[in-house]
Amino acid sequence: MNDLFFPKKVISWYHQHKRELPWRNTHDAYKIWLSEVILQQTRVKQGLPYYEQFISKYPNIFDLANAEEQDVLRTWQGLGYYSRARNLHKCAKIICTNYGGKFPNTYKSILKLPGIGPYTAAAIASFAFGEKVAVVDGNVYRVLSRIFGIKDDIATGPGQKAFALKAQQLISEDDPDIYNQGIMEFGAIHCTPKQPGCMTCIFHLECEARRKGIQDKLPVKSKKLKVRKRYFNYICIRYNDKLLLRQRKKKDIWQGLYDFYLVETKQKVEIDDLIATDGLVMELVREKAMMELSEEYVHILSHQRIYTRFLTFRVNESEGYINSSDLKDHQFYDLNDVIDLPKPVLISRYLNDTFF
DNA sequence: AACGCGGGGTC
DNA sequence: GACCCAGCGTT
Repeated sequence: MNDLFFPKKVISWYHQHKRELPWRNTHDAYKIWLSEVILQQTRVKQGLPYYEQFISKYPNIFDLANAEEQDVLRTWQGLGYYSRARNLHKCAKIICTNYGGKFPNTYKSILKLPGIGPYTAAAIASFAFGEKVAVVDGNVYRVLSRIFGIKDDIATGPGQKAFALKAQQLISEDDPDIYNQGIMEFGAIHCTPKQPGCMTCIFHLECEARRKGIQDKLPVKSKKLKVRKRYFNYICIRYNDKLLLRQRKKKDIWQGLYDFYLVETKQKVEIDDLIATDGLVMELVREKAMMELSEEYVHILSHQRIYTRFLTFRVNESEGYINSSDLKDHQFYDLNDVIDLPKPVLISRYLNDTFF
């Protein structure tokens, strides 16, 4: 593949095949930034409604900065990787406080902001400010590795560096932004992971991977993630129309989101074992609080598989529980208010099945 | 360099 | 089940 023709062909393809997306055809750094953070490790189809919601609730960066983090997390609910939402909010505050609400306008300065790494900084710098800096995302790895037959391992630092170098070498002199959009769109729509459209591909003749028939071997990615199994026993305490919840603060999944009192065990346990293991459960049973046991919910994350039971107890008073040491950071919330709290999808599923 | 971090979709 | 998605921050 001749490096000179590559960006021209990409741009030409892009003009013919691009999707109309709400964050395109704008140079508004706020909208571009928001869309890029939402789309980190997220497909366009999944991110699109969230983008609309955010723009509608927070039309500009000051609205976002002035919002409560909890509301930002609630708007983000269901999108996953919640540190993105926390950093989004943090970043908005920094830009409003330190930059007067105006986005910094160079790759180097953008890269310093929280939640913005090499990919997002390059995307914002090129799309919003026309800087000639190449984006390297999953699409770019795939497209470049196949067309140019690059076999460096994208899971390693040196491998990523090699791709970044090649991408920067290829970027269009005149239209770096359109080229960046184009190569990603090409990867997303045409040069897909499974069953790429080689028969109708504009690089049919040049593509190294197609010539050798190794499309499904590229890009090379060595690491395989291991899935951890976890066993959650949620204790849902109900007092009239109130439920007892707490905000997750530890360094674990779902930081900042709300869930119930949790007893995590090494393996599946029977109720009797749970009573013996946990003081609060023992207490609740001893007080003959009414108990309901849910079916098992299996919640699948990319890196965890969580087997979950919910035990609901109806109690006759609240003071004793709020003051108990086990429930220090827990609080009763009216069912109507529970809706407004940011919650993991697992918790939302259970609530919808049981109370709503 | 290796790991942790969600949820949805595809094959 | 395995893999991927407009990756980033921490250790």
